[in-house]
Amino acid sequence: MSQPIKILLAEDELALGQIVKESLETRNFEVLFCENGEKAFKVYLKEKPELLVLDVMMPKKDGFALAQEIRKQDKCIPIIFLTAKSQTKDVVEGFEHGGNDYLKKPFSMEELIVRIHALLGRNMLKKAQNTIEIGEYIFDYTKQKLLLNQEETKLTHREAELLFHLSETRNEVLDRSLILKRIWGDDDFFNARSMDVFITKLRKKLKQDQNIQIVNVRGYGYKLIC
Amino acid sequence: MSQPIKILLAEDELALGQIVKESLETRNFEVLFCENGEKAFKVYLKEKPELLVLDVMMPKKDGFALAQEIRKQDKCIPIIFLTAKSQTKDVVEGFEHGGNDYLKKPFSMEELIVRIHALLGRNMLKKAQNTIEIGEYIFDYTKQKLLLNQEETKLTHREAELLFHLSETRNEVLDRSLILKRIWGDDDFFNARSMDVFITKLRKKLKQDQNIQIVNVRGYGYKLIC
DNA sequence: AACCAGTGTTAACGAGTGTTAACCGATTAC
DNA sequence: GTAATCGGTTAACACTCGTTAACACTGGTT
Repeated sequence: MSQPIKILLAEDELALGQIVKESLETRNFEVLFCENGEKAFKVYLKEKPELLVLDVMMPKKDGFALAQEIRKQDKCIPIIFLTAKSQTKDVVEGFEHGGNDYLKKPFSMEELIVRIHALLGRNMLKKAQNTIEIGEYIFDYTKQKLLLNQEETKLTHREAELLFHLSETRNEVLDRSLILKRIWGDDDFFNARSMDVFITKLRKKLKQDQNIQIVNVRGYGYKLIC
Repeated sequence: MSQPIKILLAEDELALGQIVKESLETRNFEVLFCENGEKAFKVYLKEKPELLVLDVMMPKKDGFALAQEIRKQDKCIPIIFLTAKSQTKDVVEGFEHGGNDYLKKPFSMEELIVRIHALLGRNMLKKAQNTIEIGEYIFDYTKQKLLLNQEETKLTHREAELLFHLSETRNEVLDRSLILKRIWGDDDFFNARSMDVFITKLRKKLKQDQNIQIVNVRGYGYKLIC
């Protein structure tokens, strides 16, 4: 497990900022929360975060000014602007390209997360968090957890092992006896039935994303599709 | 993109409904506006819209009942619920997953549009997968499914394998013994008869498009024409 | 020691899947 | 024309898998 991804959050409404910070932290991000643009710039220089979430309207230094300042240092860092409803799209337009995005307030955490994931890219996520994306879920093998939006589902050791093996051979058939030997140590009748029970359990825990399926291939094994 | 995206809007307050309808139409959506759940379901079946905006409180059939009915037909279609302020989040909670979202009244059109875009975007992405078109059907080999319009037919592993091989040599004769060796591993009398059974099964599952045919070439094999 | 929650195994029943058999019509060979 | 063969279809069957619940085991707590 390596370092979590650092996100710099600049937002002058403390209540909103706190909620966003906490939500992101449940997703294994490290959140640096600043209540104005000046502080945010200092923190940026010191901490070198990997993504910025900036409120446009802020005292001391607004989001755009801050973004321009930071762009001089780093041409690639992804920036997400938070804009008030009244601010039209045109205002933000000039900033839409080159790893930038924006969200109008009020926004759902869902939307923010989706955009963060999009900008960071899958590889980064995987590397930094030691997690595996399975459909809309994020599977943390070492923590034995499944994350979907705000919601966290615990997995038992056996469940996590099984899901790990399935996710490694995604969209391909994983041989029954191979799983049994790897996880249960032996391929006998009872272990086989036990595994079936765990397949059922995993299906239940993954059923909130309809696009994920654990498909049986009669006589051979299972494949995880998503 | 030629066709506008169809949105079904079910809302019993006519004044509100009209405003929403017009607003969405200015954004180039096609809006099917129904003033109660029963009508909405009929329109859904006939028009197959790509997204639903449902008021929760409605005469005849409320938004949740309607959603449940429609979910039986289509597991993926995004649904946005409109709830009165008094209805707490808990009420909607059970419906939050799987392409659902909700908006509290009063809401701004801005918010609705953002959510529509978010949900449509995700759905479109999911559709872009490695599938094979067979006539009017869409054949998903890894998911072992046939899609015709909204309707989904499950295939067994053998059925999917066989159809895959047939679709790869579309409009050409596929040799019997080749299929048998590839899928069954051996070309003997019993496997051959088993295959015939599967050809029958595939024909049944593909019969809704009259233009698709699995034709036998006596002594050689089969060809899929479409 | 008694209790408890969590985890994994076993049992039991039902549903799904693939094979085999049986019957029939169509085509081909003689 | 008759027999032989191939393929179409249906149903019976055996086997695998899905699911639920009861059970046993573990480690931690009081």
